[in-house]
Amino acid sequence: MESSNYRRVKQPRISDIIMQQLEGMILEGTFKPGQKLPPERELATQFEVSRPSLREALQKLIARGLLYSRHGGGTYVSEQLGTSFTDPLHDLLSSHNEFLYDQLEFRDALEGISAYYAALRSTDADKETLTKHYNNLMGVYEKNDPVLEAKVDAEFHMAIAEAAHNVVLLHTLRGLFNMLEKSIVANLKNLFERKESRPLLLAQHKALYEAVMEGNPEKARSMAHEHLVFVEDSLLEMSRQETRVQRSLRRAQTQLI
Amino acid sequence: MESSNYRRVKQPRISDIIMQQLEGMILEGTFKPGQKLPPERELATQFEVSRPSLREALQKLIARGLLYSRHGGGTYVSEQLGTSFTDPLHDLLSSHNEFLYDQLEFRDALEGISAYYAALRSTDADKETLTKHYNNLMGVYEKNDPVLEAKVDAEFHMAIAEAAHNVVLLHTLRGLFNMLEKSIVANLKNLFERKESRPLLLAQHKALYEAVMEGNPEKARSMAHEHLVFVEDSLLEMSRQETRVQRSLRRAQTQLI
DNA sequence: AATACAAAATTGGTATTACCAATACTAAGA
DNA sequence: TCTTAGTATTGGTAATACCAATTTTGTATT
Repeated sequence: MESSNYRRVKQPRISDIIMQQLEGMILEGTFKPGQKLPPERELATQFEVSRPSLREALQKLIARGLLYSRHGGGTYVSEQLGTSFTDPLHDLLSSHNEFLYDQLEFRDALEGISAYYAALRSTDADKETLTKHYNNLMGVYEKNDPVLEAKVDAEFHMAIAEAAHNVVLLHTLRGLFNMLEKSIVANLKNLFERKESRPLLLAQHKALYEAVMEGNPEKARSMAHEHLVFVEDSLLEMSRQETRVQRSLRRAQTQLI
Repeated sequence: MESSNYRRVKQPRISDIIMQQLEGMILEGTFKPGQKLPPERELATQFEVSRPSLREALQKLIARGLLYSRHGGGTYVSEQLGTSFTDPLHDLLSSHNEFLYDQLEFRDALEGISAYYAALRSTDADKETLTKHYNNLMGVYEKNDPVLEAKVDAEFHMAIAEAAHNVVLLHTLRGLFNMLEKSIVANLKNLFERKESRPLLLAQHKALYEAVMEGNPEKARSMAHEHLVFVEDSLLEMSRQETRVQRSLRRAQTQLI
């Protein structure tokens, strides 16, 4: 009776509240892109609402492209939740390799910031998951599986980004990774990872990891920078060689015609 | 491999079909802006679907801003149609003011990088347009037009971003500005720009401008940082006051009941 | 032991029904 | 005529059942 006085102004729809909560969880990383959500019935009981109301919230998010669902399969968070996927420039950039250097430079800057704040703000839980990903990465170095290695490598860097506790930074970096994944870099990286440079990479990752763990922001930033500069240089060098190969191939082909 | 899935039957959700039908009727003029729609129960029988399904469709349209509803009053067609352009992530972040600080912090970092590279790489043409925008800004300081001032201010910062010659950075910063424009900051900024802090802002802009013009990247970065820290602090302080005001208003209202 | 196929469990999609809550409307009383 | 109480309308929420697509599991056959 008295508690009803609490908020007479405007009672929002419960489906909108749920939607906002889910939005927040997605932004914070509780539900990551590509991840499967709990079944509707479970979510409904978890939020203490009816399934129709929960569904209204889900449908809104689906309509806005944040989620998608397969009939008997489950509901998932959209994979490409990077920077605004409806944005034409985004597609453009990932298909135009002439902006590759811009992407790498930008990633360098962002990872520096990311490492800096991660060293400054990471909680014990953050450090735990970071350690997990780090050990994961060290483990894969033994095996000769470049694809898996690239995946684990990316996860390690994203774990640092999560520990930085800035959702805008996190999502931008995630989008950048997706962009880079689509470009030729992905292929080059696979070749590159197996070279004699691997001990160097290992040392760089180690230094970055330790700087974050011991909470040294300046060191973390410079370690990230050092690592990225090395990666960029190597990739760009390979890219140049690649274009050289393609050019010679083109020459050969034109002669065939 | 993914695209082949698209050709499968995959019968669409009934709520999506209804949504499209309603959308069409609105566009076609069967339901005009401001007009009241038939009650949900009636619409449901008319479309020969259940009310939950009909509601899912309505909620999606409400979420997209085409409709709005009053609890016992009915559902109406939105008066101002024509935008319909929605950028998921941006809407998301700009509607969640709890991530405002993340946005500002991120902008701080990006503008620092932007100023750094602008000082390093700006061509004569860049410097010319930058000077134009700078003079523009100085000119508007005289008049008391906060809206125009905010516009010119943003253009000045974007000119620096363009001079940095990194399209990814440029694009991200542009998106960030759009995001911030939508949030409460926009209103606060208008108030804020007319205060006694204006001489300080003027000096900061001047320092930033000069650092870029004389090609001093480190100084440019720190000037940008100094400026942004000041802006952030002021805005957040005003934001806190704003919430304080809202809180007291809520208290006053609850006592009225 | 491995594969293939069918049954069962899981999970999203739809429908029915009932009830609550806020608004609009109507009629009775001052 | 104005106010007010009551009623009807209408959107919001809930509970439940059943259908349909997918995934998992188990069994049988090779």
